[in-house]
Amino acid sequence: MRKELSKSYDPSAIEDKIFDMWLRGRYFSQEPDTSKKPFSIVIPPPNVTGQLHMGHALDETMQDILTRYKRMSGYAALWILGTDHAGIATQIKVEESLRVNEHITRYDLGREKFLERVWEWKNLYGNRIVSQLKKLGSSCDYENERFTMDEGCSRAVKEVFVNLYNKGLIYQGNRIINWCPRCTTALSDAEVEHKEQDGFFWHIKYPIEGSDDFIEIATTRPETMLGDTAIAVNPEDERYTDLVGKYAILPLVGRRIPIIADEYVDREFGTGCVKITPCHDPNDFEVGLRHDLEQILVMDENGCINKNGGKYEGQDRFTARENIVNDLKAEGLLVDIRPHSHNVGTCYRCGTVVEPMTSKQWFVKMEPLAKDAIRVVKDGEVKFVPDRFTKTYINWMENVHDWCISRQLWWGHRIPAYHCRECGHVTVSKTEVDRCEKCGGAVIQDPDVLDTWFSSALWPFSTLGWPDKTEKLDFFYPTNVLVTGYDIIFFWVARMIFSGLEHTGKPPFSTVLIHGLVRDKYGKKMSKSAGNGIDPLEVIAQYGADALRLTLITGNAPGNDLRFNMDRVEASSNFNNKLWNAARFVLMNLKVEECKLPENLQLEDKWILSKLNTVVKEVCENMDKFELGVAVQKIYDFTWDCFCDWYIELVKPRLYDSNDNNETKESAQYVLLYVLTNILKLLHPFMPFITEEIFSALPRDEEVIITSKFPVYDESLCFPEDERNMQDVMDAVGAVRNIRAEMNVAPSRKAKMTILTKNTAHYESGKPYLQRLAGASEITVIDESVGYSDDDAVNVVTGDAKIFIPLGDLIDFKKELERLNGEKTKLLSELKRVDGKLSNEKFVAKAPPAVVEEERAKKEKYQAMLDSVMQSIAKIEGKA
RNA sequence: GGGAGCUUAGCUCAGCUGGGAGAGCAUCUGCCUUACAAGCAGAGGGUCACAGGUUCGAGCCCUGUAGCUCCCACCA
Repeated sequence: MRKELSKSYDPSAIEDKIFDMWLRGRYFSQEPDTSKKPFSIVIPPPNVTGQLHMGHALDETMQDILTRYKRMSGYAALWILGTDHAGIATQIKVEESLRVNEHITRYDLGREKFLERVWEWKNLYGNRIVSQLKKLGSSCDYENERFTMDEGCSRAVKEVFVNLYNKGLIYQGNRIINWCPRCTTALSDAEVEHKEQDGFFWHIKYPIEGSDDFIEIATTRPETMLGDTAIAVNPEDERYTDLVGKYAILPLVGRRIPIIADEYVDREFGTGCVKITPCHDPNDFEVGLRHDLEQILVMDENGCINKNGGKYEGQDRFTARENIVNDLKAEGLLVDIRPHSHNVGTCYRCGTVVEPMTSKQWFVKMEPLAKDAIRVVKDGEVKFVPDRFTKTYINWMENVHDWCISRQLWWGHRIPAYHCRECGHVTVSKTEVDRCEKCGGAVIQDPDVLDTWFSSALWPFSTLGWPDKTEKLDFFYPTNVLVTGYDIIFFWVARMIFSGLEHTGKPPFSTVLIHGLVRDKYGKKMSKSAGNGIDPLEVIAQYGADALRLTLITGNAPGNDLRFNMDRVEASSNFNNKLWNAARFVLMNLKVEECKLPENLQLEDKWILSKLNTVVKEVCENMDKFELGVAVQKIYDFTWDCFCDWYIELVKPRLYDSNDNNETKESAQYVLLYVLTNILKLLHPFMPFITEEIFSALPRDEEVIITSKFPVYDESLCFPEDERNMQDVMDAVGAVRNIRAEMNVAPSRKAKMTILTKNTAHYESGKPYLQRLAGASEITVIDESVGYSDDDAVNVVTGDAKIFIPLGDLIDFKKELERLNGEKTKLLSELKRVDGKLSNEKFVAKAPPAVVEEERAKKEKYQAMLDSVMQSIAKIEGKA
């Protein structure tokens, strides 16, 4: 029983139903299947407490398109789904909820109880994002959903930590790190966002010991002076040579600090003298090591001055800054205040200004890992699309510092290191231990957790079962494509690459497909705080997931940012409607029960099949190049322009023939069904719902479109000659339409036409098109060799015909003259251009013969058209 | 300081290896033609940022300039 399509397309009525059907059919799950080639993608795991935003929508749509395309192309296609525990982000959320609802902090609950609460939170909200993915139509493997803190992933984390530790690639050290006083944790360099801020340069005089002189320094963070342990000048700087080796007295503190010489100091910048605060500046830290300077930490974990800051103890760093500046002023030591705009590091999660300070943390030694990670990209084992991101990646990797991986949080993978209470030895172990491996003393587990990105870095193999040697890992790893935004190349992509190489010996994927950011219609980044975000779920509710997906993919090249404008959703939605109605039309006229090609193909049949064939080829080529936007544009144009605007109109005379025995009536139905079916398949990866729905209403030999066979280019369906002939007829229709429109000839007013051509056959058979599409009444087709002329008719020359339209059928002679003169000007300039080329000896000699030949043909054509225009002008002028 | 990208129609953007400038939206004209007015037919609109160069031929390749974005970076 064939389904009927409702009069208008209502996505909300069908999308959930279809998604359920897919789930029930288990089309998304994919076990290893050695009869097929593997294709796998891991989803960039969304934050478990997050909500779907436009960035996700773009990212997931691209992955879904690739997955569906490969699934239809005969691959064992697996799109691995999962969520990320998102250490800081989630912990902040839960803490915030505790604060607002219960007025307590995590410390009130204690570690264990707090973690229980986070798990509760995770269980409550963890499914939200996954159900939102379903709304988009994402065909991931929902049956095997993973979580970065599930048992398997946790096992992988411990395995990796222990491996790296044993190889000496993870170490603990007291070094300068980025500290977020709001999140009270260390951050990696990647987690610090630098923002240009207006600040000041405070010029301060430090008295020189044993003299009345001063040495002047300039700083943007005066509060750090409490931790100064030296002043440095450049060794080449004659201005200060005398001072090197002497001591200065640190104002407000009274500490005696040496004046030293170090290459690091830039003579030209500021006063040429730098205060050295080893504990609160990465450069100063290095200088401090070189000169064996004392390290004085002056801030605590909340960004307040600690006991080393004397009378400023307990003051917030910015309050202390103010007070110190005032105190210096009072003592006459503040020489100058200059406005100065500089980059300030901020926490990527909460935006708080980050404090560089020394702290004992765990680090991953990057240099040995980076080497291979650079090599595989340089060698092309891992390709970035578009290619320009290769440079971004390599540049970062070549300059990467050691990765600070410990976080002073509770939510996350606890570091599997156990400190001995007796001898201080650190035991690192995959399994829990309670005794020191060295002295047998009692141990306590390191309180810190790992950076969230530490577990994300293992995602492509931890989700496939690693460290176990599973069948799944064996079949699907390495994965094929990783799709993500350029904003997390450093956080994630880079770390996955070196982790994959180090732990599995293989890069985790061969292609990194990069997309840009989704911006609002003014070009601003969509964000919650700016309130300019458009909720993808609302768009889906209003226009359907297919329209949203189409909007996100159309007209966007890989790596480029995308402006999201509701007008474009409207356009996508219109395309849905167009497709729906085309399908309705086909169904209304369909008597045949089978999707196959008929024997007796007419000119227009061959034309549309040949066009379709070309589109299939172009779509596959572009899909394989990850040019999804180009691919879908080709299908869109073919569907709307070729299929709807031409083919359907061309076959109407055949379909409406009252003689049911007419063979071409039936063959038209077959071709309509065949082309529509192929359009649906081509479109399915992009617009899965509407295509599945329409497909289910058609006579078909495959049950569902999601697992149907993707169209392939077929040499036997190439009809270049018929394509050209049909194009000629279409041009004739166009030319006549143009004249009629310009003349304001009422559509109801039909005109006689005489067509002079050497291809009488296809005009003879094309009569119905001209009648229907070009407003012709009677049509006479005459062979060119016979000849024809009519003084009472204008004529228009198209590709292979000269069409005469009686003057009497035109209304406005004056207008027609204007039009003809316009044509004349245009043709003359075209001819001039072509002549110029052809009379250029070098062009004729050096350009490829085909190009030259093309130009010659054009010249001939333009000349004929010009002659015709001139004749028509003469005739009309003769009449007037 | 280093690197990347962008500059094409009124707006938002495509334009793949160099061979007569495209789409969507907007505008104008005419159409309720029995799939679709969420539509059909037709039209207007561009020194492809600027200046050089390579080439028979440049939106595309090279050099430089300007404006706008973004990323990275330890000049306090």
